Amino acid sequence: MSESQPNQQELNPLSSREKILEVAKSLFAAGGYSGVGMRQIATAVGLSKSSLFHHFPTKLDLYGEVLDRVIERLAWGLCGGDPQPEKAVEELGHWIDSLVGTLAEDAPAARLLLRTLVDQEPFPPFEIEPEGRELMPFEVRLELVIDRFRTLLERGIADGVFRPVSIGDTIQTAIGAIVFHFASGDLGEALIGEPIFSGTAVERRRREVSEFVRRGLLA
Amino acid sequence: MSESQPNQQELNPLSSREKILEVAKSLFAAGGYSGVGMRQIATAVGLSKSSLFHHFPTKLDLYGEVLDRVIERLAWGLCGGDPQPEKAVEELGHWIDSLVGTLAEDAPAARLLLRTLVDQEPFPPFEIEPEGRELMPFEVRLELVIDRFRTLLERGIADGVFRPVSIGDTIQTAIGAIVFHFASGDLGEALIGEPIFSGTAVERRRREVSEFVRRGLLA
DNA sequence: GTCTATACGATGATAGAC
DNA sequence: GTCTATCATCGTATAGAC
Repeated sequence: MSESQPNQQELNPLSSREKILEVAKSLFAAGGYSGVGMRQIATAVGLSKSSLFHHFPTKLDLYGEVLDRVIERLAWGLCGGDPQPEKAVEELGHWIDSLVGTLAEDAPAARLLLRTLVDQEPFPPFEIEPEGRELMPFEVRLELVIDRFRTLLERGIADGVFRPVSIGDTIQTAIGAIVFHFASGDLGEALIGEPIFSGTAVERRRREVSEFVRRGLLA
Repeated sequence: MSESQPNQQELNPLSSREKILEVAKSLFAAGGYSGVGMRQIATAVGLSKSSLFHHFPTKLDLYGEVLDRVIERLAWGLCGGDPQPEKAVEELGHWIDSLVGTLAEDAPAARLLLRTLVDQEPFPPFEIEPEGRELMPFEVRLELVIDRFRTLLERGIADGVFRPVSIGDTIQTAIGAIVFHFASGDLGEALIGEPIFSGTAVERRRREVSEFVRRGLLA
């Protein structure tokens, strides 16, 4: 209250910072880190290049924050509640619903996430021995999410409701099965015959991938 | 025979062209199209930048040929034989084995393929209405592969051995489940505890993903 | 906070010698 | 086929006026 502009966000519907982050997210999702220039982002958001550098000192800072917000939102949906000791098969259902829902609400998210997991650039992801290097915030969040999913699988297997699958391979399979679709853009649209982010397509996707993973995992 | 150098390839173990394509494949797989420069490729292959442009007039030509070779190899393994009217569940097994085998033999392939399906750059993939634009060779091959897989699913459903799944969604699920793992690099290694391209990891992957997809699909 | 102007390396690409 | 030299453009980033 003692500051001059404590609640500026409430006046401006979208601050410059927010606008930049939103535009940069879409562009980075489409073109990747090296495929998008600061000039391009500035033009798209209606600012000069230098104004961009005023809000984010380097391109890496901007990209990192874009990424962090996306991962944070995903992690919040997936790990928000306590790990209830309910039946593993139900918790699996909630997991998939949450992941599909979050990815469907934010179109660039899946592409950004897939890039983060696959690309060597700009952050070589998940060094086995991260000695020396400090983990990025989004890497910590990702590890948390993955650990929680691993626990879910282990518990399900121990309880006998899931097959004795390879945990690591199953996590990989699930990530690919769920995330790729929402990152596939025009290919996905060509395959399912309608925009992948339309209401009917999202609802069908949720049903299809839930049932597929459930059957693939059940004992 | 009347030409001066008809079989030059047999003398040189690897022609400059081949060396360039091999090096460019690895670099593009790691950094994407815009993440890798012609100078970088030239240095890595031991040539000058201009010599690169002698073999490939533009960067897009080089990238296109790299991509084409990868997709061709995948398509050859998947569609090489005739579509035998054997039982759909067996054909599905052969499909997955072939895809896993080919991706495992050529480490950069999965990353390149995933980029092709996801990236908007440099080729906006699979326009719904490709009017005006001519399809790239690799796009034609990809369509062929996908059509063949679609037919396999349709036949299996008609015969009652597969559940009545959504064809498009299931293709998406299968692509993601199979391809992502071999494109995940250090993340995958961290998850499964050994290099993803090691013999034991590949064999386990083949078993795991085969069983997962089979169970997900069976009636 | 936003702008113009600037710096400077790297980019894709070309011309021409050997 | 390979090279050096050169080009215009774009890349990220900075300085300073308003």
